[in-house]
Order: sequence, then structure tokens, then C-alpha cells
Amino acid sequence: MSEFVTIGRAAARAGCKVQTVRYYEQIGILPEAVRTEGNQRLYSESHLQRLVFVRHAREMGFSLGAIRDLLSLADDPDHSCEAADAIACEQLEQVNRRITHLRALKQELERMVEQCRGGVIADCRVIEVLGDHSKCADRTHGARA
Amino acid sequence: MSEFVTIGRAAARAGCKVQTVRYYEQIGILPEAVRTEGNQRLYSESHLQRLVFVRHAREMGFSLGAIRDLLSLADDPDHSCEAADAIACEQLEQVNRRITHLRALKQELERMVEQCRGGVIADCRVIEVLGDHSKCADRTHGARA
DNA sequence: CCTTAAACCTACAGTGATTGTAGAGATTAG
DNA sequence: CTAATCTCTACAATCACTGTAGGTTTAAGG
Repeated sequence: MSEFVTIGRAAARAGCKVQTVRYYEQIGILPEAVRTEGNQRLYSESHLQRLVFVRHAREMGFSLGAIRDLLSLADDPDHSCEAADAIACEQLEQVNRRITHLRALKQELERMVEQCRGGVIADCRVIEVLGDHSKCADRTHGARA
Repeated sequence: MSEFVTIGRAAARAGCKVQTVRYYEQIGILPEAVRTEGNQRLYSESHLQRLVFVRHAREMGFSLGAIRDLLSLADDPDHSCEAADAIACEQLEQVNRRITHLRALKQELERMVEQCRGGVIADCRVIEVLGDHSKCADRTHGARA
């Protein structure tokens, strides 16, 4: 009852493009797939699981490098959880940094857009603010992101 | 009092690498710079302003395409402000979308990390959650493996 | 004036993570 | 059997830089 599927179905199930799956194989993130007589790739359930893992991790923002590490950890079930935890923590911190950064941007953009209501370019806050750092909200303040 | 500066100083003032400045010239974001007898680029104050504008906009997350548009708008001071406003609004929306996305990630990562305290890979929530969509936040108010 | 170090020049390759293309062959439904 | 769809390889393109090699120019010190 080996339920092998073609690359198209595998990609569909993982929510990515066919090329992406081939790319993962190419860079060694996925092992080489079995082939049909006609040289087409076939994916087993465990292949699919690995692919889903990768896609899910990508959606969570993990880099392929981090995913590679996670996979090699996952392949050793007796290993301590510590390293996987560390990778996830690092990812979480990165996400927090990005959120902080984006919130600052959001404020600045809101200010820009708010002050630019009609008028001509010569008086445009958007252009003006972008051209002059000193017109930024409070850039010399938080200092960290 | 033509205060021309070399590319190194220009880059330093804009907070980017020398190569980046040359790259901007190459793709037409910045006009070609004047050269010394020895073929080295020199930047005037207006050049510098444009470069600072570009870098600031990049820091705000605008794509080079959007920046190109903003620049051509900025070059026409009598033009209506509308288009610049629209670009900034689109950017603001993008930032909002990203923040929303990142907040969801943050939650999921926090859950993963929280539940993975010590133990071995075989029981690791990080690995487990990444390998199984059904264990994601929105469905797992009571689920366990 | 000469030397040395730093900064600059061009041209091109590499990054990350895909995505797109061309031109062929395989598979499946009608 | 045929037509449509899918898959194959191999390679180029994307975005916004960044790095490298190998050479030239410039500023400073002796």
C-alpha cells in the first residue's frame, strides 16, 4: 500500500511550487526521491512529512540553514532538545526584533501619510520626510531597532 | 563653495556601503556622478540629498521600484501629492500586514518554545509542531500528542 | 621626492530562496 | 490514438545588495 505521489501532488500538499520541491532536493534539504521507469519523482509518506516540515518552518520564518539544523536534530530522537529549543528561541527573538522595527516604521509612515493630504509635491511631507532624517519622529530615542 | 565629497564619505553619510552607492548609479536610481581627473566619483550636496532620500526610504521598507517612482514625483514639485501619498499608504498597509503576520508567528513560536523545556528530541514540541500543521495554535486549545 | 597605505576604479560572481523559461519526454483521460 | 496535462533537465532571472580580484589614484609621512 505504498502511497507514492507525484511531485505535483506533493507540492500541492505542502503548499508550494513544484520547482521549490526540486530545489530542496537539489540543495540537500530533501533526500533524492524514488523515480518511475519514466524518470519521474515519487514521494512516500515520510518524504511528504519532511517536505511539510520544511514548508511549515519556512512559513514560520526559519531560514533553510536553520531548517537544515532542525532536520538533522530531528533525525536523532535521543539527542537533547536543547539545540532545537535554541534555534526556536533565536527565531523568536528575530521575530520580536522585526516587530519592534516595523512598529517604528508604521508610526513614521502614519505620520507621513497623515500630514500629506492633498497639496502639491513641493509641500509633500512624504517626500520631505524621506529626504531629511531630522524630520523623523524620534530616531535618536529608542536607540535599539 | 562646491563641497564635493568622495564616494566613501557619501556612503558614510548615507549609512551604506560604497558598493551600494555605485549600484544605485548603475541601475539609474542615482544620476552619474562627476569625476576627478583620476576618474573617481565626486558627489555634490544635491547628489547626497538624493542618496540620503533613497537610503531613508529603503530603511522604511520601500522597494527600489517604489523609490524610483517617489523620486520622479519629487522631481516635479508642481505635481499633485496624490501619487506619493498612495505609495506611502501602500507601504503602510504592507507594514501592517507584516506586523499581523509576525504577531501570529510570535505566538506560535512562543508556544513551541514554552512547551519545549529540556527533554529529548523524541518529545520535542519544536520539532513536533513544525512537522504537523494540525498542532498549530489555532486548532490546539486542548490537543496533545 | 618617494613610498606606503588607504581609498578608489571596473567587472564580475555570489547570496537566499525561490520563480520562470525552453524544449524535451512521460502519463493519463477520453 | 491523441490531446492535454504533467514532469524532466538545465539554465536564467528576481531583489537588493555584498564580496572579490586586480588594478589605479590620492593623501600623508619621512
